[in-house]
Amino acid sequence: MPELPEVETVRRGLASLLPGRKVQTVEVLESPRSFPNSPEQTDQFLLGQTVKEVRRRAKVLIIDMENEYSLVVHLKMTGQLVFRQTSTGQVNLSSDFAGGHPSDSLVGSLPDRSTRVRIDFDDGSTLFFNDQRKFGWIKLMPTVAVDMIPFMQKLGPEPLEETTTARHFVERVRRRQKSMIKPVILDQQVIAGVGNIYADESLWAAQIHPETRVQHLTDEQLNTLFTEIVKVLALSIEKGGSTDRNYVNAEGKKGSYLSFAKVFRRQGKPCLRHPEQEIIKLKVGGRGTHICPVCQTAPPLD
DNA sequence: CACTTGACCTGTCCGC
DNA sequence: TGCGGACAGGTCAAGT
Repeated sequence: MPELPEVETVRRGLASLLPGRKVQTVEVLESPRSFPNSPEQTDQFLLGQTVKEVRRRAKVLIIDMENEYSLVVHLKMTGQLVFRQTSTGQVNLSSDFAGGHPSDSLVGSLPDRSTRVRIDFDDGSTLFFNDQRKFGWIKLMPTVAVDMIPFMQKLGPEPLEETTTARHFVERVRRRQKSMIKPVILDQQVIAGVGNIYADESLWAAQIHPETRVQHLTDEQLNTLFTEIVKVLALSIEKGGSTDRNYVNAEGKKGSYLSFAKVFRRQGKPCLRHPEQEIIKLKVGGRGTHICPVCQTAPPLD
């Protein structure tokens, strides 16, 4: 579920909540899928340790501990990391209402039936890992090992890093001349952090049909696409990410980006550039895809 | 190597 | 109301 803006929003929340807290107990309710480490490893390298820092790379969260071990977290489609001040997981009503309407919250009392891991701190607070579909995971490993994970090494550049330029993006996209552009920008080895929502949004903004083969796109079009990817991701972080069904931030609250989306989940609604034209939904590379057929004209067949 | 497809899970929604 | 099938924001392992 969560793409870069959602993971970054969770990271910011956890970064303000976790550092300095000491792990007291860890309970794994879905083993080994959700947390493959053995109880012995957990006891030896996690219990009693204090959180130092919360980082992100692509859609991966990294919780560094003072002992140079880290918890690496991938939320995949439906994962949630929700922090509660009390170990009973009761919603704190005053703080929960502070950010807006009560329905901003999607999770009630924790743990619930999709809780896979709980980490209790010695001050009585708890971090819950909830994941309906069990695709997500948390792995404990030495901090130095995180960057050595094969998929971490293969990740493309961070789109929001100042040092990442359109040239880097174009150079990587051009390795995939025969592919359709949408699956290419979803590939984490090309550019890190783009998922289905922001792929559709940025392709609409750049006025590129998602089935266009890379070889038919000009460098100028790819430059524009990179610019739009950056703008869309940055705007979504500002809005706290997108909540479709499952996504919540570290406080269990929804993001509001979807109400600003131009095409995603807007099939049947007017295109904001061509109000006479409805947004349509198609399938591209097996993924649901939303376009304006006027802005994003059909590409050559090959 | 480039590219596509199916598999991993559970829950929900939609049509019959 | 019940039931089967399609679908869901992400990767991976296999296949061609």
